[in-house]
Amino acid sequence: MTADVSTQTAQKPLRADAQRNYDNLIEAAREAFRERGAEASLDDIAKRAGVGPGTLYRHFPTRDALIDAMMRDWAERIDADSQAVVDSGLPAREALQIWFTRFVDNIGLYHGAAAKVMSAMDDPKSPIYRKCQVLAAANEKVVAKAREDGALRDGVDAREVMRIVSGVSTVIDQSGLTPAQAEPMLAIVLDGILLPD
Amino acid sequence: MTADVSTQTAQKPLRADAQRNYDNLIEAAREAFRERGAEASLDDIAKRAGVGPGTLYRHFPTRDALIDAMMRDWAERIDADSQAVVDSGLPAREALQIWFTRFVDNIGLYHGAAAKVMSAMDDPKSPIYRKCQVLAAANEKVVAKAREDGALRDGVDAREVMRIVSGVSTVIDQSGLTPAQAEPMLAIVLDGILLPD
DNA sequence: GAACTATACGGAGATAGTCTCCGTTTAGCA
DNA sequence: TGCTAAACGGAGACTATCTCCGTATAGTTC
Repeated sequence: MTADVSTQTAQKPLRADAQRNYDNLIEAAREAFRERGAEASLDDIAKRAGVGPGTLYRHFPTRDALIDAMMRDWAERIDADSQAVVDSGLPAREALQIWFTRFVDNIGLYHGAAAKVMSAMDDPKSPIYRKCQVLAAANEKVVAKAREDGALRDGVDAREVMRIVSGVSTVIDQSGLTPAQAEPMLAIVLDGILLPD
Repeated sequence: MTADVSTQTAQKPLRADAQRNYDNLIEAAREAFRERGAEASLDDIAKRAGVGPGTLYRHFPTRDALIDAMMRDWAERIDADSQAVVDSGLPAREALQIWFTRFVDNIGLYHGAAAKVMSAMDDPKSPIYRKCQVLAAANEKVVAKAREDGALRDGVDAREVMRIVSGVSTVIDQSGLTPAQAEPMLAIVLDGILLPD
């Protein structure tokens, strides 16, 4: 009766052992990435999951494919967060402020993820590209709302807003700062896109 | 009579062959990083320079040490650029705009450098840390000038400005955009730190 | 210009990570 | 119980990092 969210999505169903290994691999990857960052050894992840490297590479041909799978629920959370903000009816500044903060929090969940997301942003070949599109759509939604409210400066483009907030996320991630320390930078972005007064 | 800028700085002088190899290594590194980005193989750089890997590692114990040496003139250029902007007597917005653009250009000279600079920013152990301090000082100078001109919003901190512009640089570098494409993001930063009107 | 020595060289090889190939195992089915 | 498509796993090829130490030589001294 409980929904098995962490399970591989639809497609042709996997054999029971394959599904088990798939799930174990993702779990092991979560651990490894949390401990060691995005450069964690893939063979080591296989070992943690109790499978051979061959099995890992069959399921996930590249590091990015694994990261992509690991972030399956991530995209859903992003989407939910953006919707919540839009539905909140808060004034533009507060709404955007919350959205940006959530953006940085979410993207900072996995060390090194911010950089991955950024390079995937303009690269349709990357497995993470889809996730970026979800992120872009969510961001677009929130920005559009602010625009409807007449709160945005002329010429502010949602795509650029997304880029710069990703940049802030990367700074946080790479300099080893806490997500809370993004606040002053996000304040600059807010002032930069909102109309004065 | 010509100043040998590219030569190792003072310290105990190197033996002639050592100095030659040192210079060749840096030149080879420039080429390799330009072609292959910051992940270029170090052994390959040694090969290009016509020396063994041992020689490379004796001169530059880590990848960062090599990058640091490669960027020797970089810090000087940064400093010169900031001084030129301060001396130009341009209004704050134009001055900052030029400075930010130069910042992104300079930091984008070597693929992958933006990320390196960012992780070194808060890490005194990194060889690149000093360069970051030069960069920070240069930035501080330009921002301080704008503040004297009464052009800045309250609470704008030079350190945060530097961080966010580094973030923009990283976006450009990692997404494979051209430095010119930083302009919309820099516009946001400008509006975010300057007083309205 | 020969001899000496501190300085520097270079490359073989230890270590470690990525990724593949293919012989072996097993889940699911009849 | 037997069959077969699906999946496993680990040996090993490949590549990159980094070290160790026997060899070579720049610079000096007489």
